[in-house]
Amino acid sequence: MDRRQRKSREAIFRAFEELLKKRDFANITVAEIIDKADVGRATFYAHFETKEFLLKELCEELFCHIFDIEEEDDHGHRHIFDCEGEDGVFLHLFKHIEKNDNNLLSLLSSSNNEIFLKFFKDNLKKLSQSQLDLLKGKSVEKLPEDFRVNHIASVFTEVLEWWINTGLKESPEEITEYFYMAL
Amino acid sequence: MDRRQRKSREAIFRAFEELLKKRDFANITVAEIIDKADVGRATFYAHFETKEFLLKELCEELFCHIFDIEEEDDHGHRHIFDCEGEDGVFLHLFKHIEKNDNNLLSLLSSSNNEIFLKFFKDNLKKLSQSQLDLLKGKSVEKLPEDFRVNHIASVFTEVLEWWINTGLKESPEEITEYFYMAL
DNA sequence: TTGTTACTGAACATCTCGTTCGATTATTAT
DNA sequence: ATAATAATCGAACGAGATGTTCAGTAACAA
Repeated sequence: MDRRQRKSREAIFRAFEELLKKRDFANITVAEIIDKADVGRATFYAHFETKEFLLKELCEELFCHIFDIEEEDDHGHRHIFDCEGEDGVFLHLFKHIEKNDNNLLSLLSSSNNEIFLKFFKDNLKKLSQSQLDLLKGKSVEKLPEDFRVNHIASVFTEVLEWWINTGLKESPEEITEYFYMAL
Repeated sequence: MDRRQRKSREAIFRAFEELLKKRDFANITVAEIIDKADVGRATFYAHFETKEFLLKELCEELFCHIFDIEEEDDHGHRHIFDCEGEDGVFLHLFKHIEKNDNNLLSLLSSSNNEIFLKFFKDNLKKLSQSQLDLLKGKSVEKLPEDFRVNHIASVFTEVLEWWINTGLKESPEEITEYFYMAL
């Protein structure tokens, strides 16, 4: 990809993120984005069909980094699903978020949190599939599998939202414990 | 209130509801609403500041009916909180929804379901406060009260969403049981 | 260097919004 | 019934945002 393309694309993404932290998506105009990104109007539309597509691509970029690849270095990829630590995947997620990796915390704390929480939850469902063991011994264990998968993703999202809204008062370890207790 | 006012207001509400069943809120224009409602543009703006306020008022009307008053007749009001039946309030809600009272099921099934689910959840929190006993004996019982209140409302909303998305295959009694098991 | 590709910046037609105003119609009070 | 009041109509308007176009300029890759 042409360096110019990369730079424009990144500039638009970063400008858009900054705006999303402070303003409602619905009220953000293309004019503001290109102004902050310092690119021409035609350039914006050369990269993204509309504001909505830009949002979609931003989300994909964001959650691709969070969910698909934990860390990327010369030695290869470590997939989050392979998380070998005794801690489990969910603690890992809470930690990532607390550190504001990829600006995720900022976005989840903004007035646009619903948009990102929804995207988050959708991505979590794939992960939840592999974590059904967490429901062993709970009454919900008897319910249909798609219900259980949805349940894990929902409770995680709900706990995450509560954690953020109440000001991240608990440590990642504590909030993970809350999550397990709420399941 | 002037009969003309009532008629215009109702016409706008009903037209808006019909549109909300089929189209995304963001894409619905004022022109379409007044066209379907058959009222003048100026009339619309005499009643509602913007499309967003119309939505807000529609939601309030909707959930006022659902949550505040169960049935309204000459003999007085029965408040949903006073629901004395052995069944409990939540079964009651599921039944209401299944019957599509106040068009709620249609709206919760549309592409705008997020909007209404959010509003639903917010209203549920007030109700959940009085239903904390449901968590007796569960591990979540030890967690902070605002967490528990939020938990009940969240799980209900999540189960409701799942129920609707999977085509209302369970009876209200069954889905209530699911809800209790998921708590 | 040369050909290609991307960006610029301004102009544009189009759409939607929210407001205004004079004329008309329905409601209410006398 | 009549007069005063209030709501609606319909058309028009300016403002602001959208997405497109195009000729000129700059960056890239061969």
